[in-house]
Amino acid sequence: MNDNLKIIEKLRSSGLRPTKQRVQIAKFLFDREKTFHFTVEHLDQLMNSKKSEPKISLATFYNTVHAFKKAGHLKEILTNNNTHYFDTNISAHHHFFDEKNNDLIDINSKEIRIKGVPTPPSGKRIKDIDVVVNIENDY
Amino acid sequence: MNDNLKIIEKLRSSGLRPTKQRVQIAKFLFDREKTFHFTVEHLDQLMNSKKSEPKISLATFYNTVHAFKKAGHLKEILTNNNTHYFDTNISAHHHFFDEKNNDLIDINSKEIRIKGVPTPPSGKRIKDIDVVVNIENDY
DNA sequence: ATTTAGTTTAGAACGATTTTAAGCTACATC
DNA sequence: GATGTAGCTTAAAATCGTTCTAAACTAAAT
Repeated sequence: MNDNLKIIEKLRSSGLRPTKQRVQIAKFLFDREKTFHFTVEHLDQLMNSKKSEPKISLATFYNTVHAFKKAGHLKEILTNNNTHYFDTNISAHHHFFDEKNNDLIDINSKEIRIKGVPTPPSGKRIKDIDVVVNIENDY
Repeated sequence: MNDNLKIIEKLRSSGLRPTKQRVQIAKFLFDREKTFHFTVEHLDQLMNSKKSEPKISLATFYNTVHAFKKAGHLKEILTNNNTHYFDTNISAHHHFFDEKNNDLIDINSKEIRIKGVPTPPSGKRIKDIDVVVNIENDY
């Protein structure tokens, strides 16, 4: 359970009490090779389908995902449908979005360069830049 | 009422019957100098506060805004909050978004250039690209 | 004038998210 | 270890924005 210790430390160092639910969710989200795109509902279904453990309530998934986002462990992704996606890849990067299939694909940060962003209004500074490349079927 | 004729023609040529409600909404949206950023709720409040005319129902605002978007007279803007914004500026352009004040500012299309967008997955092509420059207080 | 397909409407329904309030738990303090 | 407390989790209710429903209305074709 060395893994657990790492995760507990990760949570604690971002001011989050390492509760049973948070540790479970964090392990599920962050113990993987590839980045993971998900919605809260999706996460709930995936984690609650294994009937071994007692269920985590939907409200807790909402709370936890938002807490993780606030702590910088998750990124929220903009898309032009009603769905809120989250991304375990928190490095600056962008996405292809296929609206027809609700499919998100990472674009490596280094590949895209944005030039000519005007200076923001006075008193403001740029926090970050979201780029969504909408794709459609090439018929 | 020359204005009305223009608007009626605009509607008709995009396959939309020029009903009383649509003409009123189109005049409100498109008869202005500057581009206009709004949500459906916002539009409803603005237009229904003038008590002169009989009220247009909220469902009609939803129907009409979506019909206008489909016809290419409005653009939908992505932002990282829960709100769906529409924009009367349909030319390719991007936005500053100030999350704290829910404030959107147009960025001229010509200013921003995006380089290094990878080729989309096979069978897909790029439809358009959305760029949101999130800004925050510079303290 | 008649017909019909498209539109508007109020209200109901819906789905995603948040709130509520009660019970539980991590953990600091004795 | 026992106790207190602030923070967390929970199921259920509430809320919010949006869509659906089905009945009444209207633009426009015949």
